[in-house]
Amino acid sequence: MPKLGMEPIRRQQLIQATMTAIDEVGLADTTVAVIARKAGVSTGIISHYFGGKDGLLEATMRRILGDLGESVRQRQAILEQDTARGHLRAIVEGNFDRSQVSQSVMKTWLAFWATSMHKPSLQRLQHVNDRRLHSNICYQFRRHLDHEQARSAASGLAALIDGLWLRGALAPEGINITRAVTLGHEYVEEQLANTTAP
Amino acid sequence: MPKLGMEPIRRQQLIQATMTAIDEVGLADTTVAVIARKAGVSTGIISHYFGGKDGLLEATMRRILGDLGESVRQRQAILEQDTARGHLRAIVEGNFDRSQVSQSVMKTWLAFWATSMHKPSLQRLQHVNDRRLHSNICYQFRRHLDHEQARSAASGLAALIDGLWLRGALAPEGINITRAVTLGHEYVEEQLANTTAP
DNA sequence: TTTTATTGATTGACCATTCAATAAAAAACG
DNA sequence: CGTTTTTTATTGAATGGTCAATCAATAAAA
Repeated sequence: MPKLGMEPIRRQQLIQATMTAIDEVGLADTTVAVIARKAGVSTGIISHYFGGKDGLLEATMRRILGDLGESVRQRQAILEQDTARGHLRAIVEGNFDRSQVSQSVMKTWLAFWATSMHKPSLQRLQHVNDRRLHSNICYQFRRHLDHEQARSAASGLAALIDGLWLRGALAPEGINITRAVTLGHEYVEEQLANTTAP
Repeated sequence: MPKLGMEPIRRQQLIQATMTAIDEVGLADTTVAVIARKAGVSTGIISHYFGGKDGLLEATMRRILGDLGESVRQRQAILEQDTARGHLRAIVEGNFDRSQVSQSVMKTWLAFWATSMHKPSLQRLQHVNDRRLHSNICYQFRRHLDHEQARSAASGLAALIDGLWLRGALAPEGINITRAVTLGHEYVEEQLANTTAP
C-alpha cells in the first residue's frame, strides 16, 4: 500500500491511537504493541516515524498542549471588545473546551502531567505552557489590580481551572462543564471586584 | 537479626522508601529492587509483608490519604468555637500542612492520582477520600448557603485546593504554602459573603 | 527498475515473584 | 547458666514473563 506522503497521516493516526490507548488502559499499560494494533499498523512504524516510544509520547503531549492553547487563542481572537473580563472569560471557556474534545484527552493530559515530573523533555513542555497561561492571565488581571493582587489572582484562577479539570478527569460521573465554567467565571468576577481604584 | 515484632517496622520502612523512590525516580521507574535497596532490605521482603508490589503501593496511598485526613481532623478538633468559617479554615490549613507538603508526599500523591484512573483498588480509595472531603466542606457551607450554592462552593474550594497542590507539585520552585493558604482562605470568605438571608 | 513504505520475528534487557536456604533470636531443657 | 531446639525473619539466585527496538525481507507505487 505504500503511497507517497504517508508521514502526516501515520503521525496523526499514531497520536490519536496513543490517546485512545491511554484513555482505555492507562499510560502504564500503553505499550507500543497496543498503540500499533489500535492504529492498525505494525510496531516498527512507531520507531520509523517517531524514533521510538518516547518520541511518540512527546509528540502526543505537544499535540494536546497545542490544541489547548489554540482553543484559548481562538476565543480571545473573536472578542468584540478588548476587555480584561472578556479575555479572562475566554481563557476559562477555552480551557474547558478540552473536555468537549473528550475523556481521552483529559486522561492523557493528566497522565502526562504526572510523568512530566521525571522526564525533562516533557517537563520543559509543561513548564513553558504553564508560564504562558499564567502570564496571559496575569496580564489581564493587571489591567484592574496591582502587581501583587494580579499575581495572586492569576495563581488562584490557574489552580482553580486545573483543579476542576483534575477532579473532572477522575470523577466517575465525569466533569460538569457548565458548573466548571460558571465557577471559573465567578472567580474572575470576584477578583475583578477587588479593584483598588476605579 | 530477626527480632520479634519486625512487621510494623518493616512496613513503615518500606512505605517510606516507596515515597522516596517515587520522588526521586518517578513511579514508572520505581521497581521493587529500588525500593528494597532504599529500605536496606531484600526484594523478597516486599512480597512477604505486602503480598507484592501492588500491595505496597496501595498501602502507601492509604498512608498518604490517612495522614491528610488526620491533619484536617486535628485542626478541626482544636477549634474553640464551632463556626463554619473556623472549620473551613481548618480544612484549608490541614490540606497544606507541612507533613503533606513535602516534595515526596506531593509527587507520590500526584502519581497515585494519575494511576488510580485505571486501577480499581486505588480508584476506590481515592473516591472515598474525595467524597469525605467534599461532604465535610459542603456541610459547613450549608450553614450559610442554600443547597445549590453550598454544592458549588464546595466544588470550587475542593478544586482550588487540589489545583494549588497539583501546581505546587510540578512547579520547579515548589509550592508557596503561605500564598496557597491565603488563596484558600480568601475563597472561603468570598463564598461565605454570598449568604442569601442573614 | 527504483524508490518509498511497511512488516513482524528476533534480540537483549529488565522486572516481579518465588522459594529453598540461612541466620539469628527466643524458648525449652537439663 | 549453658546447651539444644524451635520459631521467626530474611536473603537472593533462579524463573517466567513482558517489552522496546532492530533490521532483513517484502510489497506496492512511481
